[in-house]
Amino acid sequence: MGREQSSATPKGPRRHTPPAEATRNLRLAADFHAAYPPELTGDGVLVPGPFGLKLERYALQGGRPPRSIRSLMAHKRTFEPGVQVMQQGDAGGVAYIIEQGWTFSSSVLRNGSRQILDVQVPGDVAGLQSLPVPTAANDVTAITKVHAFEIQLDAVMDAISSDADLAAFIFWLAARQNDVASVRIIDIGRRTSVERVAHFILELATRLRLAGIGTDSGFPCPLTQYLLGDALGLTSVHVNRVLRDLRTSGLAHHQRGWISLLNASELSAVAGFSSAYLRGTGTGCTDAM
Amino acid sequence: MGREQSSATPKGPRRHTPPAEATRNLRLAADFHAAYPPELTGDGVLVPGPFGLKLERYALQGGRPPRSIRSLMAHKRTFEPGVQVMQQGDAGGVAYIIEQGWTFSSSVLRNGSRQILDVQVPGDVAGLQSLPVPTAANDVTAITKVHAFEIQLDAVMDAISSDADLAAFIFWLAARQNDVASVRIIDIGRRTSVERVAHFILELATRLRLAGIGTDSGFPCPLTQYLLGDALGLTSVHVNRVLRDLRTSGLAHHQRGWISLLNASELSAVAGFSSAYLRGTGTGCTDAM
DNA sequence: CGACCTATTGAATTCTATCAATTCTCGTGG
DNA sequence: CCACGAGAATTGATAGAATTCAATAGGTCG
Repeated sequence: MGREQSSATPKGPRRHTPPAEATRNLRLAADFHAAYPPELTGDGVLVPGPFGLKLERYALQGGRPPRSIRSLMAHKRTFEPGVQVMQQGDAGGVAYIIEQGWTFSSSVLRNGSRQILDVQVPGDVAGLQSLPVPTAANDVTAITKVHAFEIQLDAVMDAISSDADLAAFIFWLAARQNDVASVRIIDIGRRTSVERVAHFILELATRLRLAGIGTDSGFPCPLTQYLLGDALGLTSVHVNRVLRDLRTSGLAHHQRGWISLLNASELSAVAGFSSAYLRGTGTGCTDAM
Repeated sequence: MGREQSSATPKGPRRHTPPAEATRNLRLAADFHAAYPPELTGDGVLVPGPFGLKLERYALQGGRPPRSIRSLMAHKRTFEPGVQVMQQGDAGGVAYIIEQGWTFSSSVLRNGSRQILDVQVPGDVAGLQSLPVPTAANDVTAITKVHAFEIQLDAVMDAISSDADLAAFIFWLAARQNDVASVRIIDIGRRTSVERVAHFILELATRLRLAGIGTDSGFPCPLTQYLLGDALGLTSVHVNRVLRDLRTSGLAHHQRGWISLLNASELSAVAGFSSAYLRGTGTGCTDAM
């Protein structure tokens, strides 16, 4: 019966038609980011804050930190929760270094379903792939209140022409981002829903730790079950199911904008998680063989 | 019943356990690429062949073609079908500009299932995200016999230091690749199997046309149904069904390494396909709203 | 009067249940 | 490697109740 349905001309949206979800209001506390300290400046680093930590990590891995990066971080902007930072089709040539708060990049399909491509946490760059093109490739939306540095393509090109280290760093950033996208493809393509959610939780935990946020036992997470579903190619209902399973089996707990890692090692085992791909240092973008 | 099964500690691989698929031999003709002409050099461009066409397109979109690119394309290599060009965990710092033939990048999970992250056709760069890191992030395998230029990180860094245009071009390449990855995430996350296959076929058709390969009515495609499944997060069995549906509804036909576009406009409608994301020029990475 | 705490209320989110169907698994043959 | 069929199961669609949250109004105490 089901086979017959998979005709080449689907009679109607058989899969995912949540037109309301895509436009649902985000009602998260405007000062969500108050949950963690804004300034985590290392000593003697080029840039303060979570992006500075990323730069530091890059340097520790043998990259030469670009001296001109500071000059790019001049124009600070703030976005309220739910605001479209960037929209598909907008003029490109812009990106944002997230300093505080969370954003996500996404695309909406004809039938109204939405796919979240990536989530940006402090220290991440939103819209990096829209920087070198005339029109933005996808939407970027603020989940919480967001503080970010606006980066203009012109300025980047100017800086690159006299600072090859900056070019190398941006290339590294883009490659890291591609690793994250690769893992998302693997998640959605070849992992069960439980593995997928578990893996995503651990990815977030690791990325936030690298930004100086959260502890071994948990981290702040403003993602609703709707957003989690849209990020993982699941429905919010199924995310709810999976989250309940993780909770009852004592692995993780999602509650009021906070994810508790109750049993991180078991969770990693379930997810087949290895943090290597996030550090840009290890054995690849999936679990070790 | 199904609900109870989705426990946090799956009793066994409930989904996708094709250990044989990952290591299945590729039996494609070694001279597959003979199907299309090797040399498609434009006049007066910096570089001959499909990669030159990509460079040309970059220039047409306002990018300044890097003069130093030619010096990077010195070391030509050949790979036989099925050969691992690059393996997860290998030393990084290398990438390949594909001149002839097809490759794919992939990752293998614990349970033996494999996810293909992207397919590289002539003019594409394989392993770009492994170039700026010490260890390769994923596997790259030759599908057909492949001729490629081996690019070393050292040479790239040297060239960048005196040619900012090259840095900008590489950044553009990485961003384009990210767009393709984004579309794959959308495919697998939010499209039905039919939409997914149809979209992938059209993506391949467009990418190949941009490389000077194929016509409006079809293109060479050495991907087996196993490979298609691994690329699209489906099983080969299901790909077979979908392909049959597309065939019987007169939209596309896959046969002996060749895909015929029987009704491209209807196929595009089914897939919700827009080629904008591949040209780096348009309105984004999904269908227009 | 102002600061602070306590109901109230409406909306957004979470949670649960039931049914449907897309997709997977297994098996067999070409 | 392709093709096809039968049965199983993960996941989606839909609907409704329970819960949490944010904002507001009202009341108490200093």
